Amino acid sequence: MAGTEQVVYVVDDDASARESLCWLLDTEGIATRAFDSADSFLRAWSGDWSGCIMVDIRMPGKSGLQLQEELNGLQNRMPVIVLTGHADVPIAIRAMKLGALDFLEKPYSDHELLDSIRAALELGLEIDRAELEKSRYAVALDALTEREREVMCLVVEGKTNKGIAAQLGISEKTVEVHRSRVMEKTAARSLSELVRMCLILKDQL
Amino acid sequence: MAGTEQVVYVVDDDASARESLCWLLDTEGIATRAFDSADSFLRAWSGDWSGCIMVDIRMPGKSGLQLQEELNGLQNRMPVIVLTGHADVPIAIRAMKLGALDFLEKPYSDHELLDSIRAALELGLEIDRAELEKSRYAVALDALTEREREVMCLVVEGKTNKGIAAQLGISEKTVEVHRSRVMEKTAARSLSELVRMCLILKDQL
DNA sequence: ATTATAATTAGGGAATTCCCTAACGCCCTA
DNA sequence: TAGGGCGTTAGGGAATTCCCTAATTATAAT
Repeated sequence: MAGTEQVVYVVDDDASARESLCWLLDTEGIATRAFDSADSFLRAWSGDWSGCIMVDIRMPGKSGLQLQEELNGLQNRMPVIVLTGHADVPIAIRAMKLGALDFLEKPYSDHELLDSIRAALELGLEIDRAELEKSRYAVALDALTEREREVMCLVVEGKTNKGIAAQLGISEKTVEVHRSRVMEKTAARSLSELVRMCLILKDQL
Repeated sequence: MAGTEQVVYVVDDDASARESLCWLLDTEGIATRAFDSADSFLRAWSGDWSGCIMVDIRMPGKSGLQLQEELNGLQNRMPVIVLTGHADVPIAIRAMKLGALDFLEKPYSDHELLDSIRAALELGLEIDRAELEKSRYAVALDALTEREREVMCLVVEGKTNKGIAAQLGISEKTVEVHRSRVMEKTAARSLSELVRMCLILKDQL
């Protein structure tokens, strides 16, 4: 996860391609980890990895595109760069529509490869930062009881304590208690911070 | 802008291709407007158009990719679908990186074309909705004086009136006045709505 | 059965916000 | 020179929020 070292994950069935790529990245001081198939990568894959993924399209077993599809279903956050020797337009388009950050045809120059990887790692950092913030908030929200969450939502919608009490059929005093618990548990130091928190997590609330 | 009818803008130098495409869309009840070059489209282009853009890559004068680049610089909000007869992978990748929603090679089936266009129009609607909201907020914020905007930002940061007064070196009463003017001018019915407004516009504040 | 957690209500007081009216000085424009 | 918009300050009162303590009930866990 964020804070962990970034790694370039290389998925390619061609050993020489893997090795030359890893060697290039090593000399640039970039950590690498290589896999000879989509499945071996998926078995090792963990949601808290940080970095980017370089994947070849043509591989025995699962193709690079299939790997992309599976990763998309796994909430993978690492940018994917697709590498290929023989590509046609439909495959390239599919790879891009599956969210590939870049698509490089062999032979590619070290320069464009490194440019692409650096961009991917930088993007990965940003994603990690956003994800870290999100998970912090999610943990905080997880500690809330149902009632507290309910009250929080109404507070964030701009309702007043009195209004919330009326809507929930409970006393205003009770609302006050829940509200203060919400602020305490979420560590939000102001209402605006709470609103921000809820907006960021609104899709998974 | 939003509320206006959606139109599919067809940019292609080939008259027969334009006509067949427009005819197909007409029979589907989709409004079209055709241009024979990127330049003629750009001259007519207006920021408040709604719909999507179908653009051929190979054209005399500006290419489809150049058109995409210019549109990106113009804050174009309409999704772009690229059509082409003879594409190679690098061009396809460039088009996708320039933000094309889809990339279709001729000959394409009416079915995939219509699917793509319907997706583009739907996406366009969502973008329009978001843009409408944004512009409403922007207008409201534009009506604020400097001081009011200043106070608003501090309010949104969660500062209390007393804190704001201290920070700005003015009286708490004055802060109250600015604050209420902010709520009045922005038509925000609650603090949380104001926070939401500022978050949506934070990049252009 | 005892403990723990959650939800509820209550009282009181300090701090804050909200809304009203009222006023003064400044700058710019008609 | 007479407005009009802007920033400023002020007083007062109602409403609200915030923070403290305290107690009751229900449900779940040990």
